[in-house]
Amino acid sequence: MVSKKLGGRRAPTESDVAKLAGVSQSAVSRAYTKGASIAQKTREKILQAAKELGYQPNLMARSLATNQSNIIALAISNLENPFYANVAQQLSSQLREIGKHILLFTSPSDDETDPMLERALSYQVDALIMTATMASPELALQCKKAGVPIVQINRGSKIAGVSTVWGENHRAGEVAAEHLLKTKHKRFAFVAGSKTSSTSQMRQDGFIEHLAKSGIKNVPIEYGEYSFSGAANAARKLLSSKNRPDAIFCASDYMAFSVLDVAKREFNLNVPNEVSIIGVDDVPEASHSAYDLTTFSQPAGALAKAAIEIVEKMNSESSRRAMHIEVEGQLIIRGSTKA
Amino acid sequence: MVSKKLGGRRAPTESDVAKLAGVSQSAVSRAYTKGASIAQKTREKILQAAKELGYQPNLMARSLATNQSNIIALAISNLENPFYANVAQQLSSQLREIGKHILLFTSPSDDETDPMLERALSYQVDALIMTATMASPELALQCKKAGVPIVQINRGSKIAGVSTVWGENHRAGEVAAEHLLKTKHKRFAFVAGSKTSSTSQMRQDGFIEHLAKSGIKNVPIEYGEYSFSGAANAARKLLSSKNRPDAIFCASDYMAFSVLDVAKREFNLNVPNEVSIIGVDDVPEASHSAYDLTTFSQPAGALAKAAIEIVEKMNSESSRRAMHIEVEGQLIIRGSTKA
DNA sequence: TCAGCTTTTGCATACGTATGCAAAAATACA
DNA sequence: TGTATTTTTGCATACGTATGCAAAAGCTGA
Repeated sequence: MVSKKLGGRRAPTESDVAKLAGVSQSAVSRAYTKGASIAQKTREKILQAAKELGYQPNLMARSLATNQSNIIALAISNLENPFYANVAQQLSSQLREIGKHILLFTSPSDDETDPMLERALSYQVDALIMTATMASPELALQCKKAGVPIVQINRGSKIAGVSTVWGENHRAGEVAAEHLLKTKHKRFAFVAGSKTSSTSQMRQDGFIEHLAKSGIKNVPIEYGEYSFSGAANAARKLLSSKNRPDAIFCASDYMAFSVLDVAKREFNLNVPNEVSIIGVDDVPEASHSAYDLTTFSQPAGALAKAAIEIVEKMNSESSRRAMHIEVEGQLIIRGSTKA
Repeated sequence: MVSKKLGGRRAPTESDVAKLAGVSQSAVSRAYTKGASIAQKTREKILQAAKELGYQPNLMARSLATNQSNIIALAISNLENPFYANVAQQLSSQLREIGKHILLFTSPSDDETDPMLERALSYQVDALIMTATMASPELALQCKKAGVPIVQINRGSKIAGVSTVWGENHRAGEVAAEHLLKTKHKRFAFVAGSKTSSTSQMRQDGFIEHLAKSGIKNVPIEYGEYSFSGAANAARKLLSSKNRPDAIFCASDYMAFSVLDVAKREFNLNVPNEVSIIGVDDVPEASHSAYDLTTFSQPAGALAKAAIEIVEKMNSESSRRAMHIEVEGQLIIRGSTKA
C-alpha cells in the first residue's frame, strides 16, 4: 500500500521517538499533549530524541484520533477584491496564533454556494467561514449534522444555525446620506451590489430612508454586482442621465473605485466638485492618493476577530446556537467628497 | 476520548454504509477507489446507501492510510499585493479541478521563511508552493527528507532541490529600457524590490545593462521593499533629486502605483509628459484608468499552471530533481508612458 | 521500614480508510 | 456438465496518534 517516495525514508513516528528515548509510544504522545500526565524529566528526554530524529507529529493521524483537525475552511469568492483579500489575511494571521490553519476554497461566482464546499466537511474542518458567498440551506444542514459551525462574514443569512458577522450596514447608509446632505449635495444615487445581497440591501435602506427624512425621494439605483466592470456600467448609466447626480454612494470601495474612474476619465468630471463619491469598507487602497476615497469603514481585523470568537465559542461549548456580531465602523472623510 | 459534539450523532462511516448496503467495509472503500476491483452492481448499491446516509469520506483517515493528503501548502507573504492574491486565486481554482486544495500560510514579512511552515509538513501536504517568500535551506532539507516538492513562484533559489517558476525577469528590464529609449527619455531610474530578491535583481540587470549599451551609466536605484510605503519613499528620493528622472522603471506594479501617486499628488507632475512609469506584473488594477499603467506582464494563470505541472510531475514520478520553468510575458503599453 | 497516597508509565484499543491475500462467486470454454 | 480462468468479495492488518485503565514507581509521614 505505502508507495514510499523514492529513496525518501519514511518520516519518523512516535514509535521511532519512543524507541530512541527508551519509553513507550504513549509516553511520546503525552509529551506533546498539554496537561497530560508525564514527568518533566521524561518529557525532556523525549523532546530531545524527537529533535534528533527530526520528528514532526502527523496531524492527519492526530485528527483521526481526536476528531478535530485544527483546520478551518474559508470559502471566499473573489480574492481580487482587496476587501476580501484583507479579511483572508487577517483570518490567517489571527488563526495562526491559536494554532489553526486555513483550507482555502475559492469559488467562481459571488453569492452562490460552491458545491465543492461539501467536500470541506470531508476534511473534518473545525468550522466553515464564508465571505462573499452564501451558505445554501443544504450545506447548512450538512454542517449541522456534522457539528461544524458556519460563520458568514459580511452577508446575512436567514438560515437557522448560521452565524453572521457584519459591519454597521444600515448605519453606513445613514451616515453617508447625512454627510452628503450636510455638505449641500442635491442629486443622490446609489450603486448597489447584487439584488440578493442583504448587506447591500441594508446599506441601501439606511441611505434611502435617511434621505427620505429630508424629503428626498426617487433616488436612482443601479446594480454593480460587486464587480469592477459592473460598477462601471452602473456609473455610466447614472452619469449620463439627464439629471446627473452630484453624490454617489457605493455599496463597496471596490465598486467606488470603478465609479471614480468612470467619472473622471469618461465623463471628465471633477471629483469632488462636480460629483462626490462615498464607498464602504475602507480597504487599504482607499487611502492611496490615486483614489483618496471617503468611505465608511468596515475593519477587516475586527471582522476576522469576531468570526474566530464565534467559532471558538461554539466549538468549546459544543453549542449549535448561532451567534451574530456587529462590528463598528466609522465614516472616514477623504478627498472624494467636497467639504 | 471522542468528545461527541452535543447531540450531533457522529458522521456516518464506511462501516455504516457497508451495513446498510449489506456488504463489507472494504467493498465500500473500493466503491470510492477509481480502478478498484468491484462489480458495477455492487458499486451502485453502495453509492445509493451512501447517499441515503449522507456519507462523506473522511479524508483524514484516507490520508493516513494512503500517505497523501491532496492538500498543497501555499505560503504567501502578502495577500494585499494584488499580484499574489491573483496567483493564489489561480492556484486555488486550477487545483480544485484536479481535486486538490490549498492550506494557506501567510507570513508576516516578505523573503523570510516562516518557522510555522515546518508545521505544514505535519499535515502531510503533497507539496509546498511558495510565493513572495523564500525557502530556507533547513526547510528545504526537511521537505526533501519527507519527499515533499517545493516550488517557488517568482523568486529564485540556489538551494538544491527547490523548483522555481518565474517570468522573464531579465527580459522585462531590457524591454522596459528599450521602450523608454525609443520614446526619447533621457534620465532613468529604477525602483527595486528588496536587496535579497533575485527577481528584482534580474529585472534591474536587464534594465541597467540595456541602458548601458546606449552609453547610459549611473542610473539611480532606490529600494521600495515591495511595499506601498517603501516605494513612496523611494519615489520621493528620486523625484526630489536635482537631476529628476523622466522615466522610472519599478520592479512591481504595486510599487509603480505608489510611485505614480507620489509623482502626481506630491510633486504635481504630469504623467506621462513629465515622467513615465513602467511596472512589472500586469495586475488587474494596472488596467484601471486610475492607474493606466504600462507594464511588463507576468501572467498569474500561467505561473500557477507551471507550478502545478511541476508538483504533479514530481509527485507522479517520485522524482526529486528540481525543475525550472520560465513563463513568457510581454510589454503592455498604456498611458503611464509617453508615446 | 511500611502503609497509604500521588504521580507516572505502559498496555490495549479506538479512530476511519486502504489494500494484499485467499476464499468465493461468476464466467468462459470444452 | 465439469474444469479452468477471471472477477469480485471479505478478512485481516496497517497507517500514526490519543486515552481509559490498571500496574508500577515515587513520595509522604510515622
